[in-house]
Amino acid sequence: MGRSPCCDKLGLKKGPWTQEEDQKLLAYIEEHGHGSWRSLPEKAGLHRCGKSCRLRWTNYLRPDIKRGKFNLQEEQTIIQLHALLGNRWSAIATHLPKRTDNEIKNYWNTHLKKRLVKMGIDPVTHKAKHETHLSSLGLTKNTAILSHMAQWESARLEAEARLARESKLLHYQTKPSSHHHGFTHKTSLTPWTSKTNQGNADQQQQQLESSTSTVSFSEMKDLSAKTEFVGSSTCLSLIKEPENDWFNSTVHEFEATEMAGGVDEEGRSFSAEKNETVKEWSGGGDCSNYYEDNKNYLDSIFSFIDPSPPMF
DNA sequence: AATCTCGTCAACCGCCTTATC
DNA sequence: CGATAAGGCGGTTGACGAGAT
Repeated sequence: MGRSPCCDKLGLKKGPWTQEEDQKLLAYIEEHGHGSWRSLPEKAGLHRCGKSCRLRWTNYLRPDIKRGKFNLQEEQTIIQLHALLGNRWSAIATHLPKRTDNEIKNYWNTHLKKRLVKMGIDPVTHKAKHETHLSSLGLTKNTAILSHMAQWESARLEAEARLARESKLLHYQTKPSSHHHGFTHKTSLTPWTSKTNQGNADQQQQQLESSTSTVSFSEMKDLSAKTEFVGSSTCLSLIKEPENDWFNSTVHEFEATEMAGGVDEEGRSFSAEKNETVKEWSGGGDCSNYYEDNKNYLDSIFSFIDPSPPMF
């Protein structure tokens, strides 16, 4: 409870990291893993708080970080995911391997948000500001459907988190040196529920990603064009996996309930709060039918928020 | 050349959740 | 079961550089 007092200690350095500090941190983690961030600085010979070390590692020094400009695909993914998830940067980051939540957040705030504003789109709601004009194009309805999708995505992420927690109970090894150089994976977990996902083994990571998070939104777009789009395609892939019994039951809960509570009168989605997500889904039975009916929607929403060149 | 303005992004802050005792 | 520690997240800040004046 309460915030960590570690940074309040006097004599701890703040501000930009020097090369020497980076080297110390890297060397220590490569040899020992990070283990407890709290005790790491002292062991590594750094006059920093553990929090600062963790941040430096996760946002900068981690070996799997891709730096530099975001490509168009990444930009689109961010915009689309933001429309679905809002400012859940860590959740968005799980869909962009090698990008950190901090980097995505910065990029959103400095680039993408401004673009949307220029396009006349509210970057918070992803609604066009001139609703009357857009309603004639059917986009108000689309916004409502988008909200439903947001619920699906939130529910899916929640489910992933639960899967991770269960997996962790079975497989988690606390010994940091058992990981690859103490490397901390950011898994494809929802951030607001599973905040301690460190130490997942690579295999587990692959299982998670392969079963739940591998379908990109561009792929979803393709799916919507070519086949019946069935909500979160990743949710369906999980249904087919017999080992995910708990998830099957979760999905069946979805399917057994009604879709009444998805979107409020203004087209906003209800929040998918932790542990309430599934219960809040009380709407329209089979999600596949729902999305099948609206399979053209994705095309419109993707083209709606596509950063097409002339707009910039 | 000096100053100002603006954009970028690394890092910090404060709050929340989870784990542990 | 409550208190505390630790980790994680999102919001915000501020240093820095580039371009404009």
